[in-house]
Amino acid sequence: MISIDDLHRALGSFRPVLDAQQRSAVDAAPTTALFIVAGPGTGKTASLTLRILKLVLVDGMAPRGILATTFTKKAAEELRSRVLGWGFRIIDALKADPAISQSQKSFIETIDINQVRTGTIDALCEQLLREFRNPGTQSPVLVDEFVSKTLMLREGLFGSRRDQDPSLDSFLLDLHSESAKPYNYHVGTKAKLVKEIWERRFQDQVVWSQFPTGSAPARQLVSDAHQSYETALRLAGLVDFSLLENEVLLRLRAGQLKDFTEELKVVLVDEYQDTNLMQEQIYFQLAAACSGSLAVVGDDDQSLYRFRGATVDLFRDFPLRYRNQFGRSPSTVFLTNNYRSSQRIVSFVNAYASLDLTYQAVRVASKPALIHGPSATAGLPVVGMFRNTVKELAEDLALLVHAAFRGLGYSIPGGRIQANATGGDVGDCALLCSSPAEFSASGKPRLPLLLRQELASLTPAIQVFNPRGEDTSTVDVVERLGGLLLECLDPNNSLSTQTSGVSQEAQTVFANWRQKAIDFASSASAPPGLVAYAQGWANRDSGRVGYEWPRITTAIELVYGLVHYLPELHNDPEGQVYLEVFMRQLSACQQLGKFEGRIIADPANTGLSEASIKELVRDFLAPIAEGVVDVNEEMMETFPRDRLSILSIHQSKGLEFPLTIVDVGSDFKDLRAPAFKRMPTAGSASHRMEDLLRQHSPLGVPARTQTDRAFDDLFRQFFVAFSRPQDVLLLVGVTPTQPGGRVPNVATGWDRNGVCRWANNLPFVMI
DNA sequence: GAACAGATGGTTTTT
DNA sequence: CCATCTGTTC
Repeated sequence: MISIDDLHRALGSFRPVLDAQQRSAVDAAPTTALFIVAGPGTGKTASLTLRILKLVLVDGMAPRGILATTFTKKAAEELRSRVLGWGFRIIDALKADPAISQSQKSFIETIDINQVRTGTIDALCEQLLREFRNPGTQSPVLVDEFVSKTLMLREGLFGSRRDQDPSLDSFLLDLHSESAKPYNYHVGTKAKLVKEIWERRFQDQVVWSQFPTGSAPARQLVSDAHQSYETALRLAGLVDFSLLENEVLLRLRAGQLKDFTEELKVVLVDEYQDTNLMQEQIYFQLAAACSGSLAVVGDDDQSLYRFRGATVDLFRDFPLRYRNQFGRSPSTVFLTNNYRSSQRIVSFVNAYASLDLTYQAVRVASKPALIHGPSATAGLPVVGMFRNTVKELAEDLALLVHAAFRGLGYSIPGGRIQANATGGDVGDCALLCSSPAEFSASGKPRLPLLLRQELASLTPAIQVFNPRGEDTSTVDVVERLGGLLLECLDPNNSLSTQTSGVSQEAQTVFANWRQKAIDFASSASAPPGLVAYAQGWANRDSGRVGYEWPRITTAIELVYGLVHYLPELHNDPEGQVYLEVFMRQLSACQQLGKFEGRIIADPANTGLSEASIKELVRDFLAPIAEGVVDVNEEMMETFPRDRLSILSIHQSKGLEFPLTIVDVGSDFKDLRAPAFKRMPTAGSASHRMEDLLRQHSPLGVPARTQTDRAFDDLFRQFFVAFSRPQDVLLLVGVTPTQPGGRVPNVATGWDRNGVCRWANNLPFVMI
């Protein structure tokens, strides 16, 4: 083992050493419980990483006794690569350090940093059930979101035609919208709501027997729907996220994961502000196995996942809750030195956090403000760009980005926005929005689309990177592959139009796909052999005398057969992402259907043959056409350097960009714009859901009103957005929603009492 | 400037 | 379904 000073010296060999606050988190004794409240840019991951390495190198803890979890896959990857990256560099530095003795060096030689367990809590639970399963049992398969949604619809709602029950209908409608407005309320919405109640049952650890069903027929139906859904999952050997975590919690409580817990020495949890009660209980169980060695890191101001059951109170009240469980208090460490942003941005962010008086009550008690780092520059002023229409906004924004990254810079009062001469590119710029979707629900173009078009029209053109916002179904390769699949499976277009449960929207997309595929196959650049291959499939004709077309083939064979003619699907990184969309949905279809992705060609039983095709149309292709299947971001390379990234504020959590553009209101041209996104008049579905279920949970009824919680959530969202930039923060929107404008908006300085605090005291310069 | 008719736009985030 | 906006008419 080495000394703590050796460790910090080794870190100093390749990056700045940690500050005093960070060191107090890192250096604490291994069994100390820690409550680390870390504002944005304060080196949260750095401290966590070095603490892990300290436990291994200084305290001699076995790497596999260390468990570090985070909330998102992205953060988990980030933590893992940091632990490995720093670990190897520190080990190298120590080996080269003459002050380290030979016996210490041979100790270091034995360390395998790779054995530290890192990952999301769901990944950990899945791993635990697989690695430590009871002899003779199968570990359950975690279902994909689409599969669980479809099962809730089919088993939960269509089963016993619960979807048609008027009492269930009105019960769910009350949850769906504030004054029971039926807008956008259909059977899919009902399934979603019933599933949300199901998830909250576990997340909030609801005592279901206390949920009053007897006198309330609608509640009984919800309960029945859950039962049918659960049965369907169990029969197929599947679990969803809630069942998975719950199963692990039950096994921990029953002492059935001893093989794992006996090895466990310390638990570290990142993003703890997004934890729910079930997860807290898992962590407490794990910590109990290692004498309470639990360190949690988070920031109450950055809790964004209430809709997924996150309860920020668990973080805020952690010292108390830990004490009640373990009989001692954790040490609280505040990380307040921001190493990300310029001085002006840090003061803007501080001012924003304290803008609304009522918000202060939900923050961690006596939380200090952020302090800019010792080498932070004053920086450029925060900038606001507001235009009369979204179109004008997109034009001017495109010109700004173009001037900053492809021209001579863009002048603003008090400075100039100019790409960093040493390797800056458009990838240093991101547009953060509440949603990156290119079209509104009613099909109107939104800022992400208009900006993409404006940037493309400039010279040289600038591309955007918006994998979540673009419509998957209109991507060239998706159209070709989708169309070819349809033409091969159902050449006469007779089955796909008759398949029940396929929306009109999907039918339109199908027609378009087919046309694109035909055009492609008949074009001069069509790959040789494609037409013959497709016709062989269409006619179910092997093309060889004496060889019959097999009675059973699989959709996978067909997809791979076609991919051969569309090489971009496996050669090109972006193509691979779209091929994965098809493969993932095909596997969902296999889990859901009777035919499990098989294609029957039986002349004696055309009914069966047709049914096998219809299943593929409904569960494999229609969801892709409807845009229900999202691309998998894990497959994406990191943000391309030469494109402007467009992402949701949620996705931006934990990231930083030299130039950050925050869309504070490109959708809000008048008072009809949705209030829940700018100035809530009531709670939304997740707040109503909390009130419905938490009264039967150990959490109890939330202390604040639904409307207050809706405001709190919005302030947190913009707090996250405003704290992403390193050098320049640019707020954009349409004129009516600028500070003091006609459309009130918490992102432009209104507090929840309807007073715009920025109206006469603009904290940014207008351009 | 009031009164009326017709148009408009409407839940986001994800393991 | 319904609140709000826009345009027209007096």
